[in-house]
Amino acid sequence: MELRTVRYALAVAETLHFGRASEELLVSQPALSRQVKALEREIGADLFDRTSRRVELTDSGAQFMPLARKALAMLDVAAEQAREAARGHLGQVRLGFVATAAIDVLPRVISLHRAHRPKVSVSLTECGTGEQVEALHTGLLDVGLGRDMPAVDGLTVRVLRTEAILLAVPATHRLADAPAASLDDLVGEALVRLPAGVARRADALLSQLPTPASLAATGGQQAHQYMTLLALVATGTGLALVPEPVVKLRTDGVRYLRLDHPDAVSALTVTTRAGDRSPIVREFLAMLLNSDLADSTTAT
Amino acid sequence: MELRTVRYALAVAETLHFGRASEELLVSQPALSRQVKALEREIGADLFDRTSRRVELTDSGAQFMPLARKALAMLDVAAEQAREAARGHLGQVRLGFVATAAIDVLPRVISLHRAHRPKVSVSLTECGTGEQVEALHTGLLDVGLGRDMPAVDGLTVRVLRTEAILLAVPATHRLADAPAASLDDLVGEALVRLPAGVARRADALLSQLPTPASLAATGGQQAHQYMTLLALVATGTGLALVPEPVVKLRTDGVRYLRLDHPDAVSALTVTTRAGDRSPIVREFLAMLLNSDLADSTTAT
DNA sequence: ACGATCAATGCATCAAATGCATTGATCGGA
DNA sequence: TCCGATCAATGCATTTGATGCATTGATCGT
Repeated sequence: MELRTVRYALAVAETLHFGRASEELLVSQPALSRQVKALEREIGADLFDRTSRRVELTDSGAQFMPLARKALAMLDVAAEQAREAARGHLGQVRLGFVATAAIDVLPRVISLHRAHRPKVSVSLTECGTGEQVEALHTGLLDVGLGRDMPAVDGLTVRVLRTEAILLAVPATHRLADAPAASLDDLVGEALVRLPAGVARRADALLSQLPTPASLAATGGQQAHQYMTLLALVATGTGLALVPEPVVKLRTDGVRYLRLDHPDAVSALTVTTRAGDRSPIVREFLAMLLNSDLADSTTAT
Repeated sequence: MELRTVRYALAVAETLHFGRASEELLVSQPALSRQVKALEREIGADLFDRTSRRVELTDSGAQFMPLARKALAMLDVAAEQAREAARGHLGQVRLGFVATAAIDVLPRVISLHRAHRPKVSVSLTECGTGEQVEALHTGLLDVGLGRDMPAVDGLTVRVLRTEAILLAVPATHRLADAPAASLDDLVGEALVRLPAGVARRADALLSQLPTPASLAATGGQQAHQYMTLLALVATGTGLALVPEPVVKLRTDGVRYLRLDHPDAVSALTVTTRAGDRSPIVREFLAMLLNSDLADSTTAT
């Protein structure tokens, strides 16, 4: 079965007149007659009851035409959606994000996106920065919103914005009312930390302490979420290094101090596959990096 | 857009390999490549992202393929339904019927039909025998179940069965307990009747009375439904001539007598368009006339 | 009975899809 | 880094099949 013949049959079904239908189709009447007959033979049922005087639909034709019309319309829709997808206006982006992005940036990203590309759906998966690497490679994710994503082969990393790393201290701590702190202030202090490798920049900062051993006493203190970490800080279990947006999570019993150190910054990174030509992803990326969420400096 | 090219694209989408897809399609690989490219150009969007090393769907392709698959499936269904309709197994019959058929025959017809051709729906319209003629001609009905349908040009009338015309009398009437009655018994009696032309055989019977004037006194007594007619009989307003199935409607206060007269019969007729080649209608008709509803004598 | 209308058919023509041979590009292995 | 293998794209000759023109055949109205 070919579309041309189906179109021919539909035209005849509408005019019930081979001559007029052939004019609309810009073919000759004999060509039309032959093609319609060929279609009927292929289907195995007559679609039209025709004398030289009148043409009408058979029961078969009455069953066939509505579905055929729908099928043609569906193909048009398919083509139209393909075009929309090519412009990045229709489809899906699978976005992985770290928990600290969920606090502040993610809701704004989603709302911006919905307004901008309502027909592109975003599937959201919380996903640590490290996990994003694999998920991007295997194709489970299209975009990773992470923190301090290192350069990885096959991936393109862009910095969306940089955020300060703050020192969270109990409200009762001697530093609680200081305007800022330095790394040296941490010596001898108990610290609560996330598992190694999750908060890379904080780990890096701590490794710059004069004596790593100064933290040994608290090596066992860990939490998996910032919520827990802050709770531990509030109870006086120790201090913690946290990225800026965490401030919005909880304040009771916790004070946040600026850290006077050039490395006390964390970059919110947007990662994609290097070879990804998907217009949807590119559009999404462009929107992100041009939004007011982004720093003015958007280098790799 | 042609179906062949769409099929080609779908095959490539499934194998993600032009070479293998071309084998499945029984065409050469260059032919396949060219047709797919032509389709992409026509749609206005690339469906595949291909290097000489790997083929994958673009966003456009991912949008296009599912719909295209559905459209093809829909055309297959359309063809299958056309075939089923051609065998009379799928579609619709529009059936008009007189009220007296609804009492007894119609429910049995419907239930027989549902068991026999579950995918053929029956649209039901109550419709006097006279009205059926026009409705059949204009194509509003396919089959008319009427009473004593006369021969009409362009219509085929078949007798489904013959039923007796009975005399309904009040239970208190002098004839109430008689085994039968004759036309002569009606002389001088009050009669209640349906509007002229509705019950043709009853009218014809009455016109055979020795003196038509003998009924003049009740000329104004009419009812539009047999239900009402029987109610009037029960109240003693008069006698009535009714076809056999009416007996099932109501018995309280009414007795039914056999009429000793050769014309005291009414034929339940099945009428169709003489030129109707619809297999659905023919199947329906065949089922009707071969069912146990039909008399053994089924002449025109 | 005749003329008009309209779908079907015969035959030559033309367009488009195909196949074969080849090129060009990418990737893996030495 | 180079070579060979793999695979899609391209050039060209060929074939398939859809088309147009002229005509026939059938039906309806006058």
